[in-house]
Amino acid sequence: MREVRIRDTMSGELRSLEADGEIGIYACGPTVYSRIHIGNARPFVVFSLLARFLRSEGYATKLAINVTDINDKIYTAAAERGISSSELAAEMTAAYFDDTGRLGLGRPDAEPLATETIGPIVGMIADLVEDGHAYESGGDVYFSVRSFDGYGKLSHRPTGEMEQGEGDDAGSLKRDPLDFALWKTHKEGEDTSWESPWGRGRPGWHIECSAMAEAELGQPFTIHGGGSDLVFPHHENEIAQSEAARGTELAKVWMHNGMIETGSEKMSKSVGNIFQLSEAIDAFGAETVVAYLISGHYRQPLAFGEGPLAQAEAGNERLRNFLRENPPAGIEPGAECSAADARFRDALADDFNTPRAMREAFDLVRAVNQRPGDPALAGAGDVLVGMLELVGLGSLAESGEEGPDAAALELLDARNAARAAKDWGRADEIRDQLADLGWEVRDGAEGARLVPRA
RNA sequence: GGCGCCUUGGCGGAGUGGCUACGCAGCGGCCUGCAAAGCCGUUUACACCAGUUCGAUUCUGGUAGGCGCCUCCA
Repeated sequence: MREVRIRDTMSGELRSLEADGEIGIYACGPTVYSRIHIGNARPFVVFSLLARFLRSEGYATKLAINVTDINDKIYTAAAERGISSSELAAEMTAAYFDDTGRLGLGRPDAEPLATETIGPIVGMIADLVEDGHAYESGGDVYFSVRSFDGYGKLSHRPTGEMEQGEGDDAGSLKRDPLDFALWKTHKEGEDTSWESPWGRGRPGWHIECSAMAEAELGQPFTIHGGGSDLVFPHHENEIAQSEAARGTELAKVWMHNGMIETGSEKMSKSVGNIFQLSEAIDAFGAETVVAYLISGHYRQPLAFGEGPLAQAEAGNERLRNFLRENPPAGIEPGAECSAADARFRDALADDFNTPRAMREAFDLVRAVNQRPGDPALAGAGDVLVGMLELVGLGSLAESGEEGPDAAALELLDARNAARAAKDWGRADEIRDQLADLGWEVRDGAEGARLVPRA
Protein backbone atom coordinates (compact mmCIF):
# COMPACT_ATOMS: atom_id res chain seq x y z
CA MET A 1 0.00 0.00 0.00
CA ARG A 2 1.53 3.24 -1.16
CA GLU A 3 1.24 6.51 0.65
CA VAL A 4 -1.04 8.54 -1.58
CA ARG A 5 -0.78 12.28 -1.53
CA ILE A 6 -3.25 14.77 -2.94
CA ARG A 7 -2.93 18.52 -3.31
CA ASP A 8 -5.42 20.17 -0.98
CA THR A 9 -6.98 23.33 -2.32
CA MET A 10 -7.63 24.77 1.10
CA SER A 11 -4.08 24.58 2.42
CA GLY A 12 -2.31 24.41 -0.90
CA GLU A 13 -0.30 21.52 0.47
CA LEU A 14 0.06 17.87 -0.38
CA ARG A 15 -1.98 15.79 2.04
CA SER A 16 -1.40 12.11 2.71
CA LEU A 17 -4.52 9.99 2.82
CA GLU A 18 -5.02 8.11 6.06
CA ALA A 19 -4.95 4.38 5.58
CA ASP A 20 -7.19 3.60 8.53
CA GLY A 21 -10.87 3.48 7.81
CA GLU A 22 -12.73 4.02 4.61
CA ILE A 23 -11.71 6.74 2.23
CA GLY A 24 -14.87 8.59 1.35
CA ILE A 25 -14.78 10.64 -1.81
CA TYR A 26 -17.56 13.01 -2.77
CA ALA A 27 -17.41 14.74 -6.13
CA CYS A 28 -19.93 17.23 -7.41
CA GLY A 29 -21.65 15.84 -10.45
CA PRO A 30 -23.57 17.64 -13.15
CA THR A 31 -26.69 19.71 -13.04
CA VAL A 32 -28.94 17.87 -15.45
CA TYR A 33 -30.47 20.60 -17.55
CA SER A 34 -28.86 19.36 -20.78
CA ARG A 35 -26.59 16.69 -22.18
CA ILE A 36 -23.25 16.84 -20.37
CA HIS A 37 -20.18 18.22 -22.09
CA ILE A 38 -16.58 17.12 -22.06
CA GLY A 39 -15.86 19.38 -19.10
CA ASN A 40 -18.38 17.51 -16.95
CA ALA A 41 -16.66 14.29 -17.89
CA ARG A 42 -13.32 15.32 -16.42
CA PRO A 43 -14.23 15.04 -12.73
CA PHE A 44 -16.19 11.86 -13.45
CA VAL A 45 -13.09 10.32 -14.99
CA VAL A 46 -10.58 11.72 -12.51
CA PHE A 47 -12.46 10.65 -9.41
CA SER A 48 -13.53 7.30 -10.83
CA LEU A 49 -9.93 6.49 -11.66
CA LEU A 50 -8.64 7.81 -8.36
CA ALA A 51 -11.05 5.49 -6.53
CA ARG A 52 -9.95 2.62 -8.74
CA PHE A 53 -6.30 3.33 -7.98
CA LEU A 54 -6.87 3.63 -4.24
CA ARG A 55 -8.64 0.28 -4.21
CA SER A 56 -5.86 -1.36 -6.13
CA GLU A 57 -3.49 -0.09 -3.46
CA GLY A 58 -5.64 -1.69 -0.80
CA TYR A 59 -7.54 1.31 0.50
CA ALA A 60 -11.18 0.80 1.34
CA THR A 61 -12.83 3.45 -0.77
CA LYS A 62 -16.33 4.75 -1.38
CA LEU A 63 -16.97 7.14 -4.23
CA ALA A 64 -20.11 9.24 -4.39
CA ILE A 65 -20.90 11.50 -7.33
CA ASN A 66 -24.21 13.25 -7.09
CA VAL A 67 -26.72 14.42 -9.66
CA THR A 68 -28.11 17.89 -9.13
CA ASP A 69 -31.65 17.56 -10.42
CA ILE A 70 -33.17 20.59 -8.75
CA ASN A 71 -31.88 23.88 -10.06
CA ASP A 72 -32.97 27.13 -11.69
CA LYS A 73 -31.34 26.12 -14.94
CA ILE A 74 -33.53 23.07 -15.13
CA TYR A 75 -36.69 25.14 -14.74
CA THR A 76 -35.51 27.52 -17.43
CA ALA A 77 -34.49 24.82 -19.88
CA ALA A 78 -37.69 22.84 -19.31
CA ALA A 79 -39.83 25.90 -19.96
CA GLU A 80 -37.97 26.51 -23.21
CA ARG A 81 -38.76 23.00 -24.35
CA GLY A 82 -42.27 23.12 -23.09
CA ILE A 83 -41.93 20.09 -20.83
CA SER A 84 -42.02 19.72 -17.09
CA SER A 85 -38.82 20.21 -15.16
CA SER A 86 -39.05 16.77 -13.61
CA GLU A 87 -39.41 15.30 -17.07
CA LEU A 88 -36.36 17.16 -18.31
CA ALA A 89 -34.32 16.26 -15.24
CA ALA A 90 -35.24 12.58 -15.58
CA GLU A 91 -34.36 12.59 -19.27
CA MET A 92 -31.02 14.30 -18.73
CA THR A 93 -30.16 12.16 -15.73
CA ALA A 94 -30.67 9.08 -17.89
CA ALA A 95 -28.56 10.66 -20.62
CA TYR A 96 -25.84 11.39 -18.08
CA PHE A 97 -25.78 7.77 -16.98
CA ASP A 98 -25.66 6.64 -20.60
CA ASP A 99 -22.95 9.07 -21.64
CA THR A 100 -20.65 8.42 -18.70
CA GLY A 101 -21.42 4.72 -18.89
CA ARG A 102 -20.01 4.63 -22.39
CA LEU A 103 -16.64 5.69 -20.97
CA GLY A 104 -16.34 2.14 -19.68
CA LEU A 105 -15.20 3.10 -16.20
CA GLY A 106 -18.10 1.57 -14.31
CA ARG A 107 -20.30 3.52 -11.90
CA PRO A 108 -19.46 5.32 -8.68
CA ASP A 109 -20.51 3.50 -5.52
CA ALA A 110 -23.26 6.02 -4.90
CA GLU A 111 -25.01 8.46 -7.21
CA PRO A 112 -27.52 10.31 -5.08
CA LEU A 113 -30.15 12.58 -6.59
CA ALA A 114 -31.12 15.80 -4.88
CA THR A 115 -34.78 14.96 -5.41
CA GLU A 116 -34.31 11.76 -3.42
CA THR A 117 -32.52 13.50 -0.57
CA ILE A 118 -35.14 16.06 0.39
CA GLY A 119 -35.58 14.61 3.88
CA PRO A 120 -31.94 15.02 4.90
CA ILE A 121 -31.80 18.40 3.21
CA VAL A 122 -34.76 19.72 5.19
CA GLY A 123 -33.31 18.15 8.32
CA MET A 124 -30.00 19.91 7.91
CA ILE A 125 -31.68 23.25 7.25
CA ALA A 126 -33.82 22.79 10.34
CA ASP A 127 -30.72 22.12 12.41
CA LEU A 128 -29.10 25.27 11.08
CA VAL A 129 -32.18 27.34 11.88
CA GLU A 130 -32.32 25.87 15.35
CA ASP A 131 -28.68 26.69 16.01
CA GLY A 132 -29.05 30.24 14.79
CA HIS A 133 -26.96 29.76 11.66
CA ALA A 134 -29.97 30.25 9.41
CA TYR A 135 -33.20 32.20 9.42
CA GLU A 136 -36.53 32.10 7.65
CA SER A 137 -37.57 35.11 5.67
CA GLY A 138 -40.69 35.29 3.54
CA GLY A 139 -40.81 31.53 3.07
CA ASP A 140 -37.13 31.42 2.12
CA VAL A 141 -34.44 30.26 4.47
CA TYR A 142 -31.01 31.87 4.36
CA PHE A 143 -27.69 30.88 5.81
CA SER A 144 -26.22 33.57 8.00
CA VAL A 145 -22.68 33.78 6.73
CA ARG A 146 -21.47 35.96 9.56
CA SER A 147 -22.52 33.28 12.02
CA PHE A 148 -19.76 31.03 10.71
CA ASP A 149 -16.23 32.12 11.48
CA GLY A 150 -14.44 30.04 8.91
CA TYR A 151 -16.20 31.53 5.91
CA GLY A 152 -13.71 32.09 3.11
CA LYS A 153 -11.11 29.60 4.28
CA LEU A 154 -11.35 27.48 1.17
CA SER A 155 -11.40 30.17 -1.51
CA HIS A 156 -9.25 32.55 0.54
CA ARG A 157 -11.50 35.45 -0.10
CA PRO A 158 -11.98 38.28 2.31
CA THR A 159 -15.66 38.38 3.28
CA GLY A 160 -15.65 42.14 3.07
CA GLU A 161 -16.22 42.38 -0.66
CA MET A 162 -18.26 39.26 -1.21
CA GLU A 163 -21.86 39.18 -2.18
CA GLN A 164 -23.99 36.22 -3.07
CA GLY A 165 -25.78 37.07 -6.24
CA GLU A 166 -28.77 34.80 -5.75
CA GLY A 167 -30.33 36.36 -8.78
CA ASP A 168 -33.70 38.09 -8.86
CA ASP A 169 -34.92 40.10 -5.92
CA ALA A 170 -34.15 37.62 -3.18
CA GLY A 171 -31.66 40.08 -1.85
CA SER A 172 -34.35 42.07 -0.18
CA LEU A 173 -35.20 39.12 2.03
CA LYS A 174 -31.64 38.69 3.26
CA ARG A 175 -30.36 40.23 6.43
CA ASP A 176 -26.91 40.45 4.90
CA PRO A 177 -25.87 40.45 1.24
CA LEU A 178 -23.37 37.70 2.08
CA ASP A 179 -26.14 35.31 3.03
CA PHE A 180 -27.25 32.65 0.61
CA ALA A 181 -30.43 30.61 0.20
CA LEU A 182 -30.89 27.21 1.78
CA TRP A 183 -34.57 26.96 0.91
CA LYS A 184 -36.50 28.88 -1.70
CA THR A 185 -40.21 29.33 -1.43
CA HIS A 186 -42.28 28.03 -4.30
CA LYS A 187 -42.63 30.49 -7.14
CA GLU A 188 -45.10 30.84 -9.94
CA GLY A 189 -44.07 28.69 -12.89
CA GLU A 190 -41.94 26.24 -10.94
CA ASP A 191 -43.52 22.83 -11.29
CA THR A 192 -41.72 20.98 -8.53
CA SER A 193 -41.84 21.73 -4.84
CA TRP A 194 -41.72 19.97 -1.50
CA GLU A 195 -43.24 20.46 1.91
CA SER A 196 -41.08 21.92 4.62
CA PRO A 197 -41.45 23.61 8.01
CA TRP A 198 -41.21 26.89 6.07
CA GLY A 199 -43.86 26.05 3.53
CA ARG A 200 -43.70 24.57 0.07
CA GLY A 201 -40.52 25.21 -1.79
CA ARG A 202 -37.27 23.70 -2.89
CA PRO A 203 -33.72 23.47 -1.65
CA GLY A 204 -30.93 25.79 -2.70
CA TRP A 205 -28.08 24.35 -4.68
CA HIS A 206 -25.39 24.25 -2.01
CA ILE A 207 -27.38 22.53 0.71
CA GLU A 208 -28.20 19.67 -1.64
CA CYS A 209 -24.55 18.66 -1.78
CA SER A 210 -24.00 19.07 1.94
CA ALA A 211 -26.90 16.74 2.66
CA MET A 212 -26.09 14.18 -0.01
CA ALA A 213 -22.46 14.02 1.06
CA GLU A 214 -23.38 13.45 4.67
CA ALA A 215 -26.02 10.89 3.76
CA GLU A 216 -23.58 8.85 1.72
CA LEU A 217 -20.30 9.31 3.53
CA GLY A 218 -20.97 10.76 6.93
CA GLN A 219 -19.02 13.70 8.20
CA PRO A 220 -16.15 14.26 8.07
CA PHE A 221 -15.09 12.29 5.03
CA THR A 222 -11.77 12.21 3.24
CA ILE A 223 -11.89 13.94 -0.14
CA HIS A 224 -14.32 16.45 -1.52
CA GLY A 225 -13.82 17.09 -5.19
CA GLY A 226 -15.21 18.88 -8.18
CA GLY A 227 -14.30 21.38 -10.82
CA SER A 228 -12.23 24.37 -9.80
CA ASP A 229 -15.09 26.62 -10.83
CA LEU A 230 -17.01 25.33 -7.83
CA VAL A 231 -14.54 26.51 -5.22
CA PHE A 232 -16.49 29.68 -4.75
CA PRO A 233 -19.23 29.97 -3.85
CA HIS A 234 -20.44 26.37 -4.00
CA HIS A 235 -17.84 24.59 -1.91
CA GLU A 236 -17.27 27.52 0.36
CA ASN A 237 -20.98 27.45 1.14
CA GLU A 238 -21.01 23.70 1.61
CA ILE A 239 -18.30 24.06 4.21
CA ALA A 240 -20.22 26.79 6.00
CA GLN A 241 -23.45 24.78 6.11
CA SER A 242 -22.02 21.42 6.99
CA GLU A 243 -19.50 22.60 9.52
CA ALA A 244 -21.93 25.00 11.16
CA ALA A 245 -24.58 22.30 11.33
CA ARG A 246 -22.39 19.46 12.59
CA GLY A 247 -19.53 21.15 14.36
CA THR A 248 -16.98 19.01 12.58
CA GLU A 249 -14.84 19.41 9.53
CA LEU A 250 -16.63 18.56 6.28
CA ALA A 251 -13.75 17.03 4.32
CA LYS A 252 -10.07 16.56 5.02
CA VAL A 253 -8.87 17.22 1.51
CA TRP A 254 -10.33 19.47 -1.17
CA MET A 255 -9.41 18.29 -4.62
CA HIS A 256 -10.27 20.37 -7.67
CA ASN A 257 -9.83 19.59 -11.32
CA GLY A 258 -8.91 22.25 -13.87
CA MET A 259 -11.15 23.41 -16.66
CA ILE A 260 -11.27 22.03 -20.17
CA GLU A 261 -10.36 24.94 -22.40
CA THR A 262 -12.29 25.03 -25.60
CA GLY A 263 -10.69 28.08 -27.16
CA SER A 264 -11.83 28.86 -30.66
CA GLU A 265 -12.60 25.26 -31.55
CA LYS A 266 -15.53 25.33 -29.23
CA MET A 267 -18.24 24.31 -31.65
CA SER A 268 -16.43 22.80 -34.54
CA LYS A 269 -18.78 22.14 -37.41
CA SER A 270 -16.51 19.79 -39.28
CA VAL A 271 -17.05 16.97 -36.82
CA GLY A 272 -20.23 18.22 -35.28
CA ASN A 273 -20.49 19.33 -31.73
CA ILE A 274 -17.74 17.27 -30.19
CA PHE A 275 -17.92 19.55 -27.18
CA GLN A 276 -20.68 17.31 -25.93
CA LEU A 277 -19.40 14.11 -24.36
CA SER A 278 -21.67 11.85 -26.35
CA GLU A 279 -20.60 13.51 -29.58
CA ALA A 280 -16.92 13.28 -28.66
CA ILE A 281 -17.35 9.58 -27.98
CA ASP A 282 -19.27 9.12 -31.24
CA ALA A 283 -16.50 10.85 -33.16
CA PHE A 284 -13.41 9.48 -31.43
CA GLY A 285 -14.43 6.55 -29.27
CA ALA A 286 -14.43 6.16 -25.52
CA GLU A 287 -10.81 5.05 -25.29
CA THR A 288 -9.67 8.19 -27.05
CA VAL A 289 -11.74 10.42 -24.81
CA VAL A 290 -10.38 8.76 -21.68
CA ALA A 291 -6.81 8.92 -22.97
CA TYR A 292 -7.33 12.58 -23.79
CA LEU A 293 -8.72 13.36 -20.34
CA ILE A 294 -5.76 11.77 -18.57
CA SER A 295 -3.22 13.39 -20.90
CA GLY A 296 -2.80 16.33 -18.59
CA HIS A 297 -2.51 16.63 -14.83
CA TYR A 298 -6.02 16.80 -13.36
CA ARG A 299 -5.40 20.12 -11.66
CA GLN A 300 -4.20 21.93 -14.79
CA PRO A 301 -6.42 23.34 -17.48
CA LEU A 302 -6.52 21.12 -20.56
CA ALA A 303 -6.75 22.31 -24.14
CA PHE A 304 -9.64 20.81 -26.03
CA GLY A 305 -10.09 20.32 -29.75
CA GLU A 306 -9.85 17.89 -32.58
CA GLY A 307 -6.07 18.11 -32.45
CA PRO A 308 -5.63 16.92 -28.87
CA LEU A 309 -8.24 14.23 -29.40
CA ALA A 310 -6.58 12.98 -32.57
CA GLN A 311 -3.24 12.92 -30.77
CA ALA A 312 -4.73 10.88 -27.96
CA GLU A 313 -6.04 8.40 -30.49
CA ALA A 314 -2.64 8.14 -32.16
CA GLY A 315 -1.04 7.41 -28.82
CA ASN A 316 -3.62 4.73 -28.13
CA GLU A 317 -2.85 3.17 -31.49
CA ARG A 318 0.79 2.87 -30.52
CA LEU A 319 -0.22 1.02 -27.38
CA ARG A 320 -2.62 -1.19 -29.33
CA ASN A 321 0.08 -2.08 -31.83
CA PHE A 322 2.37 -3.04 -29.02
CA LEU A 323 -0.24 -5.21 -27.35
CA ARG A 324 -0.96 -7.01 -30.62
CA GLU A 325 2.68 -8.06 -30.70
CA ASN A 326 3.00 -8.54 -26.96
CA PRO A 327 -0.34 -9.73 -25.68
CA PRO A 328 -0.70 -10.43 -21.98
CA ALA A 329 0.10 -14.06 -21.38
CA GLY A 330 0.30 -14.49 -17.64
CA ILE A 331 4.07 -14.27 -17.65
CA GLU A 332 6.00 -13.44 -14.50
CA PRO A 333 7.26 -9.89 -15.01
CA GLY A 334 10.96 -9.24 -15.47
CA ALA A 335 12.81 -6.82 -13.25
CA GLU A 336 12.48 -3.84 -15.56
CA CYS A 337 8.77 -4.43 -15.95
CA SER A 338 8.25 -4.51 -12.23
CA ALA A 339 10.25 -1.32 -11.84
CA ALA A 340 8.21 0.40 -14.53
CA ASP A 341 5.01 -0.70 -12.88
CA ALA A 342 6.22 0.65 -9.55
CA ARG A 343 7.09 4.01 -11.08
CA PHE A 344 3.72 4.10 -12.81
CA ARG A 345 1.96 3.66 -9.48
CA ASP A 346 4.31 6.05 -7.74
CA ALA A 347 3.28 8.72 -10.22
CA LEU A 348 -0.38 8.13 -9.46
CA ALA A 349 0.31 8.16 -5.75
CA ASP A 350 1.96 11.55 -6.14
CA ASP A 351 -1.07 13.77 -6.58
CA PHE A 352 -2.49 11.47 -9.23
CA ASN A 353 -0.06 12.47 -11.93
CA THR A 354 -1.50 10.59 -14.90
CA PRO A 355 0.74 12.12 -17.60
CA ARG A 356 3.83 11.12 -15.65
CA ALA A 357 2.38 7.65 -15.20
CA MET A 358 1.71 7.32 -18.92
CA ARG A 359 5.30 8.20 -19.61
CA GLU A 360 6.22 4.95 -17.84
CA ALA A 361 3.82 3.02 -20.03
CA PHE A 362 5.30 4.48 -23.20
CA ASP A 363 8.84 4.05 -21.97
CA LEU A 364 8.15 0.39 -21.35
CA VAL A 365 6.74 -0.01 -24.84
CA ARG A 366 9.82 1.52 -26.39
CA ALA A 367 12.17 -0.55 -24.26
CA VAL A 368 10.54 -3.76 -25.41
CA ASN A 369 10.50 -2.66 -29.03
CA GLN A 370 14.19 -1.95 -28.72
CA ARG A 371 15.13 -5.15 -26.94
CA PRO A 372 12.57 -7.83 -27.68
CA GLY A 373 13.23 -11.02 -25.81
CA ASP A 374 15.20 -9.39 -23.02
CA PRO A 375 14.39 -11.42 -19.88
CA ALA A 376 14.30 -8.25 -17.80
CA LEU A 377 11.36 -7.17 -19.95
CA ALA A 378 9.48 -10.45 -19.82
CA GLY A 379 5.76 -10.14 -19.26
CA ALA A 380 5.64 -6.58 -20.56
CA GLY A 381 2.22 -7.15 -22.05
CA ASP A 382 0.81 -8.24 -18.73
CA VAL A 383 2.38 -5.34 -16.89
CA LEU A 384 1.28 -2.80 -19.48
CA VAL A 385 -2.30 -3.99 -19.38
CA GLY A 386 -2.22 -3.74 -15.60
CA MET A 387 -1.10 -0.13 -15.90
CA LEU A 388 -3.67 0.72 -18.52
CA GLU A 389 -6.50 -0.81 -16.53
CA LEU A 390 -5.67 1.56 -13.71
CA VAL A 391 -6.29 4.53 -15.96
CA GLY A 392 -9.32 3.12 -17.70
CA LEU A 393 -7.57 2.03 -20.87
CA GLY A 394 -7.38 -1.71 -20.27
CA SER A 395 -9.63 -2.29 -23.25
CA LEU A 396 -6.73 -1.36 -25.55
CA ALA A 397 -5.56 -4.92 -25.03
CA GLU A 398 -8.81 -6.44 -26.16
CA SER A 399 -8.68 -6.41 -29.86
CA GLY A 400 -12.44 -6.05 -29.63
CA GLU A 401 -11.89 -6.93 -33.22
CA GLU A 402 -13.25 -9.90 -34.94
CA GLY A 403 -10.54 -12.04 -36.41
CA PRO A 404 -10.14 -12.09 -40.16
CA ASP A 405 -12.87 -14.02 -41.90
CA ALA A 406 -12.29 -16.93 -44.25
CA ALA A 407 -12.27 -14.73 -47.32
CA ALA A 408 -9.58 -12.51 -45.86
CA LEU A 409 -7.48 -15.45 -44.78
CA GLU A 410 -7.78 -16.95 -48.24
CA LEU A 411 -6.52 -13.73 -49.76
CA LEU A 412 -3.68 -13.66 -47.28
CA ASP A 413 -2.66 -17.18 -48.30
CA ALA A 414 -2.79 -16.15 -51.93
CA ARG A 415 -0.60 -13.16 -51.20
CA ASN A 416 1.88 -15.29 -49.32
CA ALA A 417 2.08 -17.56 -52.31
CA ALA A 418 2.57 -14.63 -54.65
CA ARG A 419 5.30 -13.25 -52.44
CA ALA A 420 7.01 -16.62 -52.29
CA ALA A 421 7.00 -16.54 -56.08
CA LYS A 422 8.25 -12.94 -55.96
CA ASP A 423 5.21 -11.87 -57.91
CA TRP A 424 5.14 -8.43 -56.26
CA GLY A 425 2.52 -7.04 -58.57
CA ARG A 426 0.10 -9.77 -57.64
CA ALA A 427 1.01 -9.51 -53.93
CA ASP A 428 0.32 -5.77 -53.86
CA GLU A 429 -2.91 -6.25 -55.74
CA ILE A 430 -4.10 -8.64 -53.06
CA ARG A 431 -2.97 -6.25 -50.37
CA ASP A 432 -5.20 -3.61 -51.93
CA GLN A 433 -8.09 -6.06 -51.94
CA LEU A 434 -7.52 -6.78 -48.28
CA ALA A 435 -7.43 -3.06 -47.60
CA ASP A 436 -10.84 -2.77 -49.24
CA LEU A 437 -12.06 -5.44 -46.85
CA GLY A 438 -10.73 -3.38 -43.95
CA TRP A 439 -7.49 -5.19 -43.29
CA GLU A 440 -4.01 -3.83 -43.19
CA VAL A 441 -1.18 -6.25 -43.92
CA ARG A 442 1.93 -6.09 -41.81
CA ASP A 443 4.80 -8.30 -42.82
CA GLY A 444 6.90 -9.35 -39.87
CA ALA A 445 9.71 -11.77 -39.22
CA GLU A 446 7.25 -14.48 -38.28
CA GLY A 447 4.96 -13.96 -41.26
CA ALA A 448 2.22 -11.61 -42.38
CA ARG A 449 -0.35 -10.35 -39.93
CA LEU A 450 -3.74 -8.83 -40.61
CA VAL A 451 -4.66 -5.80 -38.55
CA PRO A 452 -7.91 -3.84 -38.80
CA ARG A 453 -7.33 -0.60 -40.64
CA ALA A 454 -7.53 2.44 -38.42
C1' G B 1 -11.89 46.52 -9.90
C1' G B 2 -10.87 42.07 -6.19
C1' C B 3 -8.84 36.95 -5.33
C1' G B 4 -6.16 33.03 -7.62
C1' C B 5 -3.79 30.28 -11.57
C1' C B 6 -0.99 29.93 -15.99
C1' U B 7 2.82 31.21 -20.15
C1' U B 8 7.72 24.78 -21.94
C1' G B 9 10.28 22.87 -28.89
C1' G B 10 5.07 22.68 -35.05
C1' C B 11 0.87 20.63 -31.52
C1' G B 12 -0.65 18.31 -26.64
C1' G B 13 1.74 18.04 -22.14
C1' A B 14 5.18 16.44 -17.57
C1' G B 15 9.20 17.95 -14.75
C1' U B 16 13.72 19.75 -12.43
C1' G B 17 18.40 24.74 -9.23
C1' G B 18 23.37 21.81 -13.06
C1' C B 19 21.49 15.33 -16.00
C1' U B 20 16.84 12.69 -22.92
C1' A B 21 10.05 13.68 -20.05
C1' C B 22 6.47 11.34 -22.77
C1' G B 23 2.97 11.40 -26.84
C1' C B 24 1.56 13.38 -31.75
C1' A B 25 3.25 15.58 -36.35
C1' G B 26 7.50 16.86 -39.84
C1' C B 27 12.30 15.75 -41.83
C1' G B 28 16.61 12.22 -42.53
C1' G B 29 18.21 7.21 -41.95
C1' C B 30 17.71 1.72 -40.74
C1' C B 31 14.66 -2.59 -41.46
C1' U B 32 11.29 -4.29 -45.57
C1' G B 33 10.59 -6.58 -52.57
C1' C B 34 7.44 -2.14 -51.61
C1' A B 35 4.37 -0.55 -47.66
C1' A B 36 2.75 -0.72 -42.62
C1' A B 37 4.55 -1.56 -37.75
C1' G B 38 9.14 -0.86 -35.26
C1' C B 39 14.11 1.28 -34.33
C1' C B 40 17.78 5.44 -34.64
C1' G B 41 18.71 10.59 -35.45
C1' U B 42 16.69 15.48 -35.82
C1' U B 43 15.91 21.68 -36.27
C1' U B 44 19.69 26.91 -29.92
C1' A B 45 11.94 24.38 -25.83
C1' C B 46 11.34 26.45 -21.45
C1' A B 47 7.02 34.61 -22.69
C1' C B 48 10.07 39.23 -21.59
C1' C B 49 13.29 42.19 -18.14
C1' A B 50 16.01 42.42 -13.78
C1' G B 51 17.80 39.99 -9.23
C1' U B 52 19.62 35.81 -5.95
C1' U B 53 23.26 31.86 -7.21
C1' C B 54 29.38 28.94 -9.05
C1' G B 55 25.06 27.87 -12.13
C1' A B 56 17.83 29.24 -13.31
C1' U B 57 13.37 26.91 -17.67
C1' U B 58 13.02 25.52 -12.29
C1' C B 59 13.79 30.61 -6.72
C1' U B 60 12.50 36.37 -5.97
C1' G B 61 10.56 41.01 -8.07
C1' G B 62 8.56 43.49 -12.23
C1' U B 63 6.49 43.69 -17.59
C1' A B 64 3.38 41.61 -21.41
C1' G B 65 -0.21 38.01 -22.68
C1' G B 66 -3.88 34.17 -21.41
C1' C B 67 -7.36 31.77 -18.08
C1' G B 68 -10.64 30.80 -13.80
C1' C B 69 -13.75 32.64 -9.97
C1' C B 70 -16.15 36.99 -7.97
C1' U B 71 -23.72 35.54 -11.19
C1' C B 72 -25.70 29.38 -13.00
C1' C B 73 -21.46 26.46 -14.16
C1' A B 74 -17.19 20.30 -13.82
